[in-house]
Amino acid sequence: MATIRDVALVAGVSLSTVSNVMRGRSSVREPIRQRVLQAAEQVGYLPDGLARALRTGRSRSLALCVPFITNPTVAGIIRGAARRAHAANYTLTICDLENDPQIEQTHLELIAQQRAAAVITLAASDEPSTYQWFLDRGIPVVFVDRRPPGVAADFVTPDHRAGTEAAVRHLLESGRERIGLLTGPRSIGSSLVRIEGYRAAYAAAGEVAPEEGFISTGHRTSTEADAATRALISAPYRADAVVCGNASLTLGALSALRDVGVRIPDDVALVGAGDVEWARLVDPPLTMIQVDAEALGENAVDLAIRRLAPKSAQDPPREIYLTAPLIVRASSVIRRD
Amino acid sequence: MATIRDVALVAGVSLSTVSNVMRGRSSVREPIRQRVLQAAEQVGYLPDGLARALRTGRSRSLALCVPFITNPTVAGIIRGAARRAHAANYTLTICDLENDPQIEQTHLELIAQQRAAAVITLAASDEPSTYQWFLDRGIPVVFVDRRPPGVAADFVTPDHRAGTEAAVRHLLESGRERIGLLTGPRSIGSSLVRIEGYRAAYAAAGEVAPEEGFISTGHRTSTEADAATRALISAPYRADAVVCGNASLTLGALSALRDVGVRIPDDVALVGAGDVEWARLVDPPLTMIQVDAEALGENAVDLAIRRLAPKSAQDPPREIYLTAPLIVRASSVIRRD
DNA sequence: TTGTAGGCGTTATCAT
DNA sequence: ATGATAACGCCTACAA
Repeated sequence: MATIRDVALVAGVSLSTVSNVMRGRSSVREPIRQRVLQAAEQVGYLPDGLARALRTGRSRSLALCVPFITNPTVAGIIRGAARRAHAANYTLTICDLENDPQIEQTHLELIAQQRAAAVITLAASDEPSTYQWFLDRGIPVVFVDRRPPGVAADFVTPDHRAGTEAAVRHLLESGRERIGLLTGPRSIGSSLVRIEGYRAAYAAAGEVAPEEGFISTGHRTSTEADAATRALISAPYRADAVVCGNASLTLGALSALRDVGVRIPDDVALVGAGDVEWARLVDPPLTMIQVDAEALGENAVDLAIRRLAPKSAQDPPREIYLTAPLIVRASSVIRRD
Repeated sequence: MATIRDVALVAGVSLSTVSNVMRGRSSVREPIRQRVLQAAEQVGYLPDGLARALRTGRSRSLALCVPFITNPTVAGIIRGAARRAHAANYTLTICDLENDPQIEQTHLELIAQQRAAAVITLAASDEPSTYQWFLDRGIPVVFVDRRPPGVAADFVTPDHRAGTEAAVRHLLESGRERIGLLTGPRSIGSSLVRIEGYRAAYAAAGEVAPEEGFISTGHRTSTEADAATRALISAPYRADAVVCGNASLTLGALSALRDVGVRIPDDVALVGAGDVEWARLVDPPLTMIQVDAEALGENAVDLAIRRLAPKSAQDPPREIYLTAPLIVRASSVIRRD
C-alpha cells in the first residue's frame, strides 16, 4: 500500500509537504500542490486512517450500540445514523447488545480498544457507570430513547410520555375503561415515562386509573409480550384495550390477540408503537404511536459530531424530544354501520 | 489513557514483558505475569487497537456493506454478522449503500482508509472492479446474495433459484396460469437466478412460459413494486399470481393488491420472499420463500474470518447455498368450503 | 526469560 | 514556503 513517503519520492518533495497537501493546508504553492496530487494519483495513495488516528488521538469512527437489532425501529435508527455519519466522513460501528449487560460490557471494551471517537447508545441497562467511563475520558456519549438518571450527556428521544398519553386519552374517549399498558423493564427510563403518560391521561380525564396490574412491565421480546397480553385480557383484568411500548411488543400483542381469537377492536382495542410499514397492512390496520426512527438516528449522530468539535466539549448536555404522533386506524375504533 | 509503558513502570518490568503478557505468550513466568496483570488493572490499561493494527498491519474490524438498511432481511443479516464478529472479537462497521453506486464508492474509500480487515457486501452494483481493489491488496471480500461475474471470492446466498422454482411450481399445481415475477435489476445476479427458477418451473410442468412481460424486473423499493404489481394485474397481462423477490417488494405488492381491491388469493395469489415476522400476521397470511437472514450474516462473517487466517489466503473461493424453503399460507391457496 | 531498539504511517514542532 | 525530526502506542527481532 502506497504511503506518504512514496508520494514524496515521486513528487520530489518532503514528507511534510505531502502531508500538508493531503490535509488541505493553504501554505503550499499551487504548482507543488499539483505535482503532489498527481504523484498521489499515480502511486495510488490512500491515507492510512489508523496511523492518522494514532497520531492525532481521534479516530474517525462512531460506535452505535443497540439493544436488539431485530427490533424494527432500530433498523431505522441505524439508517439515519449511517447516513449522517457517512455525510460527515465517519464510519459507523454497530454493536448488538442482545439486551444482555454482559454482552454490552464486552462490546464496550472492544469499542474502547478501537478508540471510537464517540458512542451512541440505546443502553441495555440503566447502570450509569458503564458509559461514564467514556465520558470521563472525554469521549462523547449520546443516549437515544433513554438515559440513565444522573448522567450528564446528550440525549435524543421520541416523546414517549406525550405519545402514550395521547393513546390512552384516545382510548378513554372511545369508551374504553380497562386499558392495559405493555412496556419494558421499569429499570429503563423510557418505560417509566410511558407509565407517567398513561396515568396522566387517566388523571386528565378525571377518571381513577385502574389498579397496578394493568401496567405490565419488564417485556423485551414479542414472545414475552404475547404471554403478557394473554394475561391482560384474562381474569382478573379483562382489559378492553392494550397499548404497546414498541414495535416488538406490538407484534407480540397482535399475535396473541389473533391466536386467542378475540375481535379487534370490538373486544379489545390495540394501539401499537414504533416505526414499521406493516402497521397499516396487518389485520386490522393498527393505530400507532408513530416514531420517526430515522430522525432519531440522524439527531444522535449530529449531537455526537457537534460534541466532537473541540470548543463544544464543555457545553451543557443537549436534549432533543421528537414528537410521537398518534396515527388512528381501525384497531382502536369500532365502526358503527 | 494508560499505555503499556505505564504498566511496565508500575510492574517494574520492561515494555516487551508487558506486551508478551498482554498477548498471552507463555514465555513469562507466573509471578511476573501476575504482577503485570495487577499493574495493568491498577493503571486502567486498555490496549490501543489503533496502534496494534498499525503495527501488525491488520485491523480488528470487518466492513459490512448493504444496499438498503430498511430492507427487512438486511436487519437479520446484520444481526447474524454482528453476533459472529463479536464472538471473534471483531468490530462490525456497517455501510448503507442506499442502492447508489456513487455512495457505494465513497463508502468503499472510507473503508479502505480505515483499513478494514475484510469486507462483506451485498453489492449494489455488479461492477466487479469496485471490489477488485480490495482483493488485489489481499483484503478478503465476501459476497452475500449475489456476486459479480468473474470475481473469485467467497460467496454465500440463499438458493433463490430453487426457492423461486418451488414457488412457481406450487402456483402452477394450484391451477394458476398467468404468474408474474417481481424482482430487482437484471444487472444483479440474484435477479437472473430467480428468472431461471421461474422458467425452470414452467418447463418442468411441461407448460410454455408466459411472455416476457410477466417478468417484471428492475425494482428496488416497495413503491416501485407497488406500481409494477398494478401493471401486472391489469391488461394486457391480467396476472393471476405474483411472486416477489424480496421483502420490500413483497410489501409493495401486498399494498398494491389491497389498495386495488382484488381478493387474495381468489383473484390473485401472492408469494412473498424474505425473513420477516409480519408475513403471517398480514391479511391474508403470506406464502413465503423463506430466507434465513441471520444464517446469511453468520456464514458471511465466518467466511471472512476463515479467509483472514494467514494460511488460507490462497484457498479457492468457497460458495455456500442456503436452502430457501417455501412456506405455504393462505395467500396462495383458495379455500374450498 | 527478559530487555533494547527500530519501525508501522502519520502529524506537529521547529528550523531553514 | 518547505524540510528534517521526534513522537503517537504497539509489536518483534535480536541481544543479553
